[in-house]
Amino acid sequence: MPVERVRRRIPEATVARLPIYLRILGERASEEVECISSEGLAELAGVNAAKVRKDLSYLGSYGTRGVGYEVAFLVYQIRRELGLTHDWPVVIVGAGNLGQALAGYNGFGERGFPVAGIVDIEPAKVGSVIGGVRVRHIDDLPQIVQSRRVSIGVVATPPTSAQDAAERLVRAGVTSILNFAPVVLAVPRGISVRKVDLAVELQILSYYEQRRVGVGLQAVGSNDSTRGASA
Amino acid sequence: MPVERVRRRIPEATVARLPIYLRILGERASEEVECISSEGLAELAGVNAAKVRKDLSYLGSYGTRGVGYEVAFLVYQIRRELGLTHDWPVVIVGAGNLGQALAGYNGFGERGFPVAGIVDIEPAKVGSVIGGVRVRHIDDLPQIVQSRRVSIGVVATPPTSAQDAAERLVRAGVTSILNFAPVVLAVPRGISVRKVDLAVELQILSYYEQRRVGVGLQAVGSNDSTRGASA
DNA sequence: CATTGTGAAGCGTTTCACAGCC
DNA sequence: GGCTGTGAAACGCTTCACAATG
Repeated sequence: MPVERVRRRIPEATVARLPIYLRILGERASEEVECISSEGLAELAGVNAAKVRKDLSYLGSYGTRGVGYEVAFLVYQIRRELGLTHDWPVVIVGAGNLGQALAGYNGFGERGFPVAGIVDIEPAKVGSVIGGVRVRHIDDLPQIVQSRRVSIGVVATPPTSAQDAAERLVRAGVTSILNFAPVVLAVPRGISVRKVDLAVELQILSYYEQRRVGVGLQAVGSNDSTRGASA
Repeated sequence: MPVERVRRRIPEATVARLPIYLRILGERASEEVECISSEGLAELAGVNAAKVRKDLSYLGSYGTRGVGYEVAFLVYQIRRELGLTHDWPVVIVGAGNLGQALAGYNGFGERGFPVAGIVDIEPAKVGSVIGGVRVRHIDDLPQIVQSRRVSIGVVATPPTSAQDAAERLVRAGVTSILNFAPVVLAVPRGISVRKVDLAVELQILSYYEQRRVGVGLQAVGSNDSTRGASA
């Protein structure tokens, strides 16, 4: 009889780093590297080795003491933990500048997030083809979400339409949203939202840039990916 | 004689939220609202009121007990703290899909980050005009950075060129980088880097999406902007 | 008397340091 | 001997709770 799989709770901070490790491990794997130490992975990920070990320990004890981690196996485990064993089709709302760039960005599909559809409220935008996907009207959203079993939506509308876009996505059955509009979305409990706000990122840089005058600082914010060397 | 301004150290987490408050306050101001309570601001920002108060307290004691905060004054203080009293011209490296979308995105300039230039290594891309800016060759980077006093660079290249782009930016004199390439950049100490990685965001959503099966969860990751109501 | 400003408690994350193991 | 896995300490952020106050 199969052992009951106990779903470990993984800290948010760790969840946010697993994709980084995964990408690096994938690169290593394609260079035929079979084994990697926490130190090696940490170096490439721009974090410290203890953090890597603690992060990976939440997945289970998959390393070998005195040796390191088997790359291929770790890739498999991280993918499984992140739910990347199957594709997650996404639907993009907003076929403006950004929506088009996102739809045309192959990295999406390559990483397991094929664009199932892109919609816009503007009839003039409907019909054109971007990255192999035809722009459809936003009223078709429920149909796209249901037929393609989409659970992740991307909001790439102007700020004034973002809340409406989010509500339409939720009504259509989407349960996770990636929001590019500079707006705080109000969504029902149980819906996951992550946001990417370019202006916010620049303003954070501005803060550290401003402080720079006088004495240099070393690193910058949560988002940290700073590291010595180079240039 | 002027009092020596003591530069308070503001926690990173707070710095990351100030831009959100700023945007909301700006919206309120344009709706002629003159005063706002921590509760009101918290509601709109999707955080709790104690957090707003603590965040704002790092700027100084600018509220009025029993009343709230004067919107215009708070806008001024946050802008000053974030170094947004003047523009920060940015230079974009990479005139592909994303670079073009960024250059064509007016929100940049509107928020005080005018695009001083966009460069590409590909001679074929040089010369075309995007968002009113002509694409120039990457060799012109030092000249653009110096003449326009650029201190923030945006990396919008394919992953394989991102490290090179970062090094060129640093050599040209840029001290802050916003990185859109799915790569951990190695930069010298003292250079600020923030990254925006779409695939990572989607993979994080995938994790919570996967866990959803069975029992619903409420919120999602660091990036939190989840809130009750609507739909 | 509503609302700010803030010590102090609570909590999640990072880092240390070393026992455990190959 | 080298590297993992992990308790425990250190740290930073969030939240509480209430005194201070216009």
